[in-house]
Amino acid sequence: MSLGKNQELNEREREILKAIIKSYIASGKPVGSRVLSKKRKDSLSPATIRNIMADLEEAGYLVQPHTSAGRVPTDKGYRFYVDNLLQTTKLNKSDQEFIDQSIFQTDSHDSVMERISQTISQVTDNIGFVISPSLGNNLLRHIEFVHLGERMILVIIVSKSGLVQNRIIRVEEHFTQRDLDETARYVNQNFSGCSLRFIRNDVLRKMGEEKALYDRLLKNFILLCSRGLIDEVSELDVDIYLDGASNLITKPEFTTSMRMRSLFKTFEKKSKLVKILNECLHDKPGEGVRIIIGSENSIPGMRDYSLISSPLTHQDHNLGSVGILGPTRMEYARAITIVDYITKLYGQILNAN
DNA sequence: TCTGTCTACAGTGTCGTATT
DNA sequence: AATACGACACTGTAGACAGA
Repeated sequence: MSLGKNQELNEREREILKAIIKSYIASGKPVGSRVLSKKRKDSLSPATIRNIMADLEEAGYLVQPHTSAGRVPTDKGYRFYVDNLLQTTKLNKSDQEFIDQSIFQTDSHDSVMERISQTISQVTDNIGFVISPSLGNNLLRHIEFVHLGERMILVIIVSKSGLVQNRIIRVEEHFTQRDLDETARYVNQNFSGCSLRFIRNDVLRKMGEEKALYDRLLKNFILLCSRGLIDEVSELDVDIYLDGASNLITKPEFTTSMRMRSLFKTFEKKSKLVKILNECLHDKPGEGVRIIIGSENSIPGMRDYSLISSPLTHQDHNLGSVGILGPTRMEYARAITIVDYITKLYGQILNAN
């Protein structure tokens, strides 16, 4: 056998491993030597293939669920496949059309994020997620308030990264458009480049320090903040958009209720999920698509899953992450292409604004 | 002689069906 | 519902053969 200390695989071993992984990804069933032999053009006998499979198993790339079963890839096998054997493909036309159609029909920031996670889950049949810094943490370039009528105000926030976000808030107090314009002007002059959360906290602190400096404009801003602009009770620094958890129910490897229970328990608390994703991802701008396979994940409840993610950036600002969460048996080439395409699409949407 | 590959065969686990 | 049974798929191993 060729598997020496450096664990390098020869051409034939690589071919067999690739064929096994492709077949397993397609069928979800352990792959036997006879099936593989029939599929091959060079007509290697099943016995020869079995010898190679035994070598690959010994080296940790494959595993046998039971004595008389075929082989299934291990996480190490998937990692080798992703790093060395995967051929990057172009996004197929129907996927591209579906994604374009789904994402470009929206305008507000929230709906784009929601639509991205929905689109990913629909097109890949896995869980799609988007993590973005919460509104309260965005660095402010410009803020505007528009009086919409009976106690409703439209808030337009332009963040430093160029992102435009609109949010309608309801207020108990009466504000005239003039009040709102003055407040916006005050905030823009004094707090440009700061996060909404910082501004709110800073203003509160100043108000507490010296009541004499209590300013009507500051009071207005605090009132506006408390009406839904910043989620005060949230422990989270990010907003998370997630869609498609139910897709996993149909996957054969998740038919055992224990695995499903473990997954949904993880999803129960969004804050826990964000912590997990943050720990797993550590996305950095310019890093490109990142893949974490099964046991490479440090969280025990996530070791049956793979994560494919990419940082969302605009003008060197990190705006969060987008990605796919699914079983380790995943169409990696397609998933990577889709995440990459959506990341670029997101950049186009920001540039268009 | 050594290595790689082949055929043949016995052993094992799974799955569907019949029986109790 | 539990058990028994046969068909099937898959494995590992022994021994034969060909080529370097």
